[in-house]
Amino acid sequence: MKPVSKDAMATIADVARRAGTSKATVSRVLNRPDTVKPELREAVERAMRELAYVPLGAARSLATKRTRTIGAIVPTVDNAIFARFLDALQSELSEHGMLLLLASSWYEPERELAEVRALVERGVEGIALIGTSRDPGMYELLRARDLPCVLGMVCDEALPVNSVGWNNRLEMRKVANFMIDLNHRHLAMIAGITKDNDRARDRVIGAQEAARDRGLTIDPRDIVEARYSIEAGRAGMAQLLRRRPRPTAVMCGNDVLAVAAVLEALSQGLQIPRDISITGFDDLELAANFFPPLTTMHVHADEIGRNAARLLLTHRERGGRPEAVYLRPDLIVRDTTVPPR
Amino acid sequence: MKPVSKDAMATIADVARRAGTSKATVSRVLNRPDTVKPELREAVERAMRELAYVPLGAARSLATKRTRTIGAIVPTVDNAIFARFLDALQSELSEHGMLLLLASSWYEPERELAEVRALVERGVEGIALIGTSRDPGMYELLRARDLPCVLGMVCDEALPVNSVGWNNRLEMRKVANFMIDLNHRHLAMIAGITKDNDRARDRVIGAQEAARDRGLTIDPRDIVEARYSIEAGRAGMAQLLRRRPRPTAVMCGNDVLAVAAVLEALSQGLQIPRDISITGFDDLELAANFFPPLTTMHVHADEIGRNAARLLLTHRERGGRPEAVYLRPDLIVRDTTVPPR
DNA sequence: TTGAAAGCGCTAACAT
DNA sequence: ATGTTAGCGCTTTCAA
Repeated sequence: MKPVSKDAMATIADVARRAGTSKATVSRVLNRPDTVKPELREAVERAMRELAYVPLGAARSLATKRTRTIGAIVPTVDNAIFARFLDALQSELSEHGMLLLLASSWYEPERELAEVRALVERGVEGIALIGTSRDPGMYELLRARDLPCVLGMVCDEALPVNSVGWNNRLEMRKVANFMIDLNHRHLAMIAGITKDNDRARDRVIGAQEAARDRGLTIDPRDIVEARYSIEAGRAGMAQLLRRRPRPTAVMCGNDVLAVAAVLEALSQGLQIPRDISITGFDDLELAANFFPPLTTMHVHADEIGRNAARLLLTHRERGGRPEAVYLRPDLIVRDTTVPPR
Repeated sequence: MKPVSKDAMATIADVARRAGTSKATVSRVLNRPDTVKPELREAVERAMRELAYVPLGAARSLATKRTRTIGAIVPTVDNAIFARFLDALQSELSEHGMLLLLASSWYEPERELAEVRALVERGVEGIALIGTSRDPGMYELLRARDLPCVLGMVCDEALPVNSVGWNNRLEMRKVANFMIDLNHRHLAMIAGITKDNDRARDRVIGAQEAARDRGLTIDPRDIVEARYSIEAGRAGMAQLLRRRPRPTAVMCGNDVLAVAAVLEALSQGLQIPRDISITGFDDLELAANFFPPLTTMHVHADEIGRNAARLLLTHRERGGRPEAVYLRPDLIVRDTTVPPR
């Protein structure tokens, strides 16, 4: 089979001619094969094969007003939690014959908006985003186009769009309460960068609330922000370790930061959890298998991806009413948390 | 702005009417604004704004025969090295106004083929894949449609399509030679699953070749295969640690496995590198910041992503001749490798 | 610089 | 069960 010049590709008309039938019938064997008499259908299928015919998506979309495409924008693919979300989302969509158009926001709302526009122009039939940090005008834009939207990693009834995840503030309160129940009084935190990141911000607020409710306060100097990288996490931990007195418990914004905190502590000759307790968030595969295994909040990232797909695909049948699906994270207590000495 | 029923969306004709001009002119302000007299153009732009007009991608594609979309299929997004590749690929495409259609193969050639078909039907203008493990018929299929294709993480002039990466066999030889130079004689390996994975297989072969060239052999019992997960890697390491005599050097198929190997060794009370030397492959961010820091092969994953985009976008200008871009990995010697005791 | 009109390849009434 | 035909919304000659 020789390379075919783009504009010489077989069309439905070519197939029809070759099979000695009409375009309509060819279209039928493509879309509802059962409505075509077997022998004719086979003739058409043979013609398709011989011509290496592939229907043109654009023409199909134009005629049906469907693109069978969903868009997703994550802060970055290079974060295991978003990667799992995407894998699940894409798998689920694939099973429904939908394709995934992917973009990254790099934690910048303007960039996210630009990518959303690009996706809308390509006619995506739904959009998956992460969290809530964005201009609310975005929802208006999507509503104006009547586009289903789902936010992952958050859950809030008050949102004008679907959400699937949890309440970061509340879940982080649980983590902090756990530390306090363990008798820790000097709490510290390595948070993600809170600017333009609702999840990171809500986790800080949750920790502070829990502390306050128990008559404690977290010294602002005991809260450092770090990019979600091992390197930044280690630097943040190093900073906390310089504090005097030293915090006895460090709650991290996610597992990457927690792993970094442990590594930094170990490399400074400290023992974990003896010298300091550490928690993560997400429960990446590494957390369970780390040494020592990490106490962390398990979030059901793939469930979230699957639910996001489902919400997008069923949005209209559900009358366009946004749903808030709560997938309760579970605090997994492992070996990085003990009472302070 | 109230939700608009899908079929009530403004078209180019609506805009033309409202601006008191023709569809052709509206199309011009969309595509070559400079060819339209300023006042008319502004009138058109105002009309577009007032109608919240967004051009319909499908109609555009049908008329221009361009979708401005590239497809990519990776084994799984949930592997940091592919995630980085995708982030870079997508960023680069985005800068050229192209969108990324993403799918996963889950290391299954049949699944990859199915996804490629889906992508082709959507009219992608190019496809990025990982490695070479697939039915060569796939290349024929792409050639028949005259679709640019690039393979990431491999580099081979003999391939009928573009490739950007390195030669896994050769690079793994370097790793093995490094171990041998260190005086290790009892080499072992935790490889990725080699079935349907050329990179994993080539790395095993490379290690074996290097050993043979130096008068050594790697006992088959010293080569275990493991999924690219911490858990599987730890199990693989546990198995190697049961061998008597114990290997003094363990080369891992990637960093995930290497980190797992270190964790397993540590959890068994061994010291790394004193008791056993370990190498990884990829140089994930974790490798450099691990404790102890990991000796590994640094691969330029984001360079690969960017180059893949470039190769796809310039394929035709280059006359459709496949290019093999070699991005030499660098062996980064850190603290997990010392001479045997 | 602008407009009229002919497609692009497919689907979906509608008719047979 | 099959065929005819009129669009879908845009771009692109070609004329004016």
